[in-house]
Order: sequence, then C-alpha cells, then structure tokens
Amino acid sequence: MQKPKVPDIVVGRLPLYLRALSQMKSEGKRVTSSQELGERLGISSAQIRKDLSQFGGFGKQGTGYNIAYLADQLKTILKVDRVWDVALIGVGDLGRAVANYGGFLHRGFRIVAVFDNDPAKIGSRIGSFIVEDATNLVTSIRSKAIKVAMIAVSQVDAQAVTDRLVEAGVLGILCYAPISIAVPSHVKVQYIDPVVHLQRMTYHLP
Amino acid sequence: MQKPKVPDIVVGRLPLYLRALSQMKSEGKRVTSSQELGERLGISSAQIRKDLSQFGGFGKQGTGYNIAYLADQLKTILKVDRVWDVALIGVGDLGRAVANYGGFLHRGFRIVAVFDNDPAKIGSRIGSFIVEDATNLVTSIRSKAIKVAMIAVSQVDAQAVTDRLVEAGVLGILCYAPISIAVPSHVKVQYIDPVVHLQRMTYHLP
DNA sequence: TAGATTGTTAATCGATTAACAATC
DNA sequence: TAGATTGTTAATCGATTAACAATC
Repeated sequence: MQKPKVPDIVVGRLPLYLRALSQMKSEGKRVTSSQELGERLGISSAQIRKDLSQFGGFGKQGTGYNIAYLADQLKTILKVDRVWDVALIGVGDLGRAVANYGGFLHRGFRIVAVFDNDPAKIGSRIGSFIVEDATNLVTSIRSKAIKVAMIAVSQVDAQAVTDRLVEAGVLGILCYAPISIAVPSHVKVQYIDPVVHLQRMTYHLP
Repeated sequence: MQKPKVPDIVVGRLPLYLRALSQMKSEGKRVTSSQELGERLGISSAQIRKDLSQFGGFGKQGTGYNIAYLADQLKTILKVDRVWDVALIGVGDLGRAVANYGGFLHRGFRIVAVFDNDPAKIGSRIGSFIVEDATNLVTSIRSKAIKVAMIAVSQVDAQAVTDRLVEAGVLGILCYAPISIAVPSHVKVQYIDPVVHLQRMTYHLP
C-alpha cells in the first residue's frame, strides 16, 4: 500500500488549523466545529472537513471536534509532536530577532546553533547562543544532525550558504533572503519576503 | 467595460516575477524568456506566459522579454511604480529589525511612522525614527494619509491594533503576529508566520 | 530565410463547493 | 428522540498544461 498523496495546498493549511486550535485551547474552549474554525480563518467549513478527512475522521457527528485531540493529531501529522533542532545562519538585525523569538519552542522548533561570517560577531553572544564561525557550518551542523535551517543572510550570500547547508545534510530551509535559491529535489524550501506580501496588497489598493 | 477579474493566485506570483527580473537586471542581463524565468522560479514557462497575458503582451516572438520593460510594466500593475508610506506598529526585536531593513525603498515602500505602547520606548530613536505613542495611532496615521501598515506586536494586542488601523483608514495590513485577524472586506491582510512555513516543511521530512 | 519564442486556445487536471446520508 | 454536524460523494468551478499558429 502506497502512502496516499496529499496535495501540497492541503498540507499548507494544516498549520493554520493547528494555530487556530491552539489559540482556542488557550481561550479555554474544549470543542469546535468546522464552521467555527472556518469563520476564524476565512475558509469554508466544507473545505476544512475535506482537508481533515484526508488523514482520518477526527470529529463526531452532531458534536464537532475535540480541540485538544484534533490539535494533537495535527501535530503528529505535521511531525511537530517532537521538537526539531534548527540552525540559524546570519545574525544581522533580522537574524538577531529570529534568535530571540520565543515562539518557536512550543510549536515544535528550537534553535540550537547560530552562525555568521563576520569576525566581529563570531564568538559573541546572541541571547543564549554563541555565534559560530560560518566556516565550520558543515561540520557543526552535521555533527549535531540538524535537519532544518533558517537563512537570514544577504541576498548575495544566500545561495552559497544554501549549498553548504545541503552538503551538511539539511533537508528543510526557511529562506528570509529575497531571492529564489536552487536546491536538490529532496530539500524543501520555504520563503519569507515581506515585500512580496506588501506588493500582493498594493495591487488591490486604489 | 468592467475590469477583467484576475485570479488572486496569478496576482500572487507577479511579485516573484518582478523580484527575479530585478535580480536579472542587476546581473546585467537585458532580455529573458518565459523558460529562463520559469527555471529560476520553479514555474512552468506556459504558466508565466499565461499569467502575463492577463495584463497584455509584453514580449516579442522569437526574442522573449525585455527585462527592464517587463519589470516596469509589473511595477505599474502592482502599483509599486510609486512609493507607499508605511506605518510600523510594535518595536520589539522583530519591529526593530523591520524598521532597520534597507530593502523596502527600492521595491516601493517607505516606513514613515513607528509606534509602540511601551513608555520606555516612546520617544526613543529606532534608526531614523522617533517611536510614537500608540495612543495617538489613529490621529497620526490619518493625518499622514498612510494606507499600509505592518503589525509587529504581540498576539494579544494584534486585534486591537488592527481595529485602530482600520479606523485610521489603513487599507492593507501585513501581520507578523501568529494569529488570524478580523478586518472589514475592503481591507487586505497578509500574514508572515515563520512557524507555519517550518511546519509545512516538516510534514515532508522523514 | 530559418530558428526561436510569444500569446492563445483547447484539453487536462485538480481543487472547491454543495448536498446529504450517517450518526453522535 | 430531535437537532446538529461530520465524512463523503458528485457536481461545479478554476487553474495548469500542452500544443501550435503567429510572428519577430
């Protein structure tokens, strides 16, 4: 039996469901419905039920979904029922902010290594991390078996850093540099570029 | 004649085309093809031609696209042939990094006002900005006719800040808080949540 | 001219929605 | 039981791809 292929667009919504469920839980709610969840997210209830049904039946007819249970199931599906070690490359203003961000751990990620190539920064402390020399990136990441990395270096360095991350065995890269990076097909990349989002908005503005 | 409705998914790709074209231009290239552009972005050449044809014919058969010309056309379409004034709310680590980011101006955006509600921060300097009291947010934004805002406040404050931005006449909001915010339908919202992207990757990892 | 690449049409493919039987 | 909401099927809708005439 082969794993049924779930469309990427469905997978992409699961973290949003999980985030909304976590928020509901923190509000003290115990149960929700596809309709309520959909209203929070601006997604139709039919779509939410369809998406979830790709992975199993998590609800009860007439009642809805137990929030804690569904959240746990989604965490397992998204593989954040564990904590992933993450490397951060680049400690400019943005890298510094990312390193100090407190929102990773309870959602499945923990920064365990921070790199830069600036001699003035190497050896210095960022929060609880000592900045490592990016020269040692491959060895260090490999020895720690880190599989996920975040790139917060300049546009011009992004591809070179990417190549070395791939060499070090990293399988997922979150790229903050405003550029498309090339990777082998077994490596997953996601991008964050605020200007892209701003431009998607201004298109619609008068 | 009514404006032909272009699908959001097409609009969403235009900033990526523009970004790649700008990079090609900085590499000294003059002309490109839908195939070359597609290879850089991991998008099929047919899709790029189809997307662009929604807005007009920008290329020449046999030759391809003049990079500078197509970039200019895309800037006009995305309304970044001008510079938009932007307000930033929240100057924690992330807000500070955003305020200092040098990549906005040449892509159509300029931060012109920065707010926080922490008395220790109000009046202080962040880069070239003086942090304003968030209490005066509505008046200040209205008087400057700012239409675009970025929210880098905590999850718990995001909705309240949003409501006041809407009251101030803001039409586009880029939200860095990991939460879905509610806005009237005439206001466009985009979200940046790094953990959502990380979770989209870990789903695919072993 | 010969070669290359666009813009566009038609065909395919995939995603969303509507509807409802099942059932809690 | 009556009411509510799921999970699923079929229908609709929309997006992507393939193919090629037009033409630079």
